[in-house]
Amino acid sequence: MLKIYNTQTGKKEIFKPIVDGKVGMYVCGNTVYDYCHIGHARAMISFDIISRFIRHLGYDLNYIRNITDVDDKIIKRAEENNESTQSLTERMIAAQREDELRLGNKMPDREPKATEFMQEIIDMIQVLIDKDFAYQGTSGDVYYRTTKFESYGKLNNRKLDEMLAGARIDVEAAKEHPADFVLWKQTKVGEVSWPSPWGEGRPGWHIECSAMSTNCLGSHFDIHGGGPDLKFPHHENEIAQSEAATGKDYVNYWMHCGAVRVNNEKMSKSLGNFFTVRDVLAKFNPEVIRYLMVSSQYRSAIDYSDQSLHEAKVALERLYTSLRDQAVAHSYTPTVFTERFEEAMNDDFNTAVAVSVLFELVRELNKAKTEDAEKATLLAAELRGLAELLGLLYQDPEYFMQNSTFSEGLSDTDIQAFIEERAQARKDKNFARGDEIRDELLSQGIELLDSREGTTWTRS
RNA sequence: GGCCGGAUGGCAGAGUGGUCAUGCAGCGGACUGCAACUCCGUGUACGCCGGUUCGAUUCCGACUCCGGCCUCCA
Repeated sequence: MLKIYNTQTGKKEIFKPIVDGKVGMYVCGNTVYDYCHIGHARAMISFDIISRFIRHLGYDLNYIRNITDVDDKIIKRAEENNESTQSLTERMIAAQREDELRLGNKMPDREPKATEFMQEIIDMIQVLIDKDFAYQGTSGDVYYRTTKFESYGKLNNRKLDEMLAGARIDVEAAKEHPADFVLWKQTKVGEVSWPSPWGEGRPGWHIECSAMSTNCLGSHFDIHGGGPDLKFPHHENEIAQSEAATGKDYVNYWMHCGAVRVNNEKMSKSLGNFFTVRDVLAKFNPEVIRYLMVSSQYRSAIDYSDQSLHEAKVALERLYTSLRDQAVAHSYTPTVFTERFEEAMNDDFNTAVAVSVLFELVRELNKAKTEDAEKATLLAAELRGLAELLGLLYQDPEYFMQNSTFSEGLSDTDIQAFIEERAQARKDKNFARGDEIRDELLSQGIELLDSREGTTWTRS
């Protein structure tokens, strides 16, 4: 029985889809004006794993993740780069896709773009105006009338009048209430724009998600997810827009992943303390990043550092070591390991516990290697099967061990030459030379492992 | 100021009202030309103060500290 922590209620709740056997999930994707950073990776990987497990439970899942391809930051960046907004967003979408595939994600079923839903966005704004939930201000911009939506603030447990105390909300003369937010924005000459009943302009940030989610999944759907910083105001505003427009409940389960931190501070674009996925992939095998994400529960904050990446690499090597030169059965009967793995995942996708089950399975597998070869092949198959639900252990073990990190220096051929020279030396009982080669390679980050079958190596 | 999280062994990170997380590191042993891998064994861990209880790291309350959101941000 799957339990999901619902941000709105602050509790783990038993998951019950609206329609038996079917699940609709909408996740807020990225604004494509720059390369993905590790925080984006965390969100993308978290919901990828969530989607895998929901499917594993037998649900027919429809996983939608939008792309925000019209926005102030995009316009600004395109100007700086002296390129069109379309050229910028196309490049970034391609880059994001490339990063994500390297990280081992499966793509969502559909990735709607804001620019492809302009009519739906305009229609929804019109409905809000017709229902008196929106108005055109003196500036010409169209605003949402937050005071009209009685439960405004319910996702974040906030009240409109209390929010004013913060006084960080921008007070604009054109708005009736400081918390009112833009639905349709007038554009300046030369900026990308679309015609609308309120003049040439572009949509505000929040409305696109309301329009796309209700069009792709219906006005009421099961799961809506996103990063921790979207809880407010983005998701709060989505609720206000969608429920006012459709008159129905919007989402049953709100899910938010935890932040990625650097030096105990949130990694974010605005703080400028972010690392792009590409930066990290230049140094570490992509699965190392994935392991780092999976080794904590998706809601907890995780600390990003070279040390945490290195620890992830070492842990992953233990898993891969057990699969090295290990035959894998074509099929297997699930054991207690599968049972415990599923139990952990059913408990709000507790990947940290799920991973610990993998390690316990590996210990059993390592023992079976010398005691019961057939059992070992079955356990290896089970290990691969369970790891796949997390998107792990999909690489060839030998390849992973040799490429868990990337660095310049010795090539594979160089290393092979040293290994052959050492094999000859050892054959000649010249252990001194053999050890010399071992030490030399080690100083260059290459660790040798001897076994009856021969010598293998790992980058450390 | 408001709202929401968190504080676990040397580090990372789960979890539980009364036996075990897990990974790394450490220590002892087996294996090994050496080493590594692997296996076996091993650790007076649960921020502070009260309360409930036969018993609390786990439940309740106060406190301290840390983080997130309240402005664009996954």
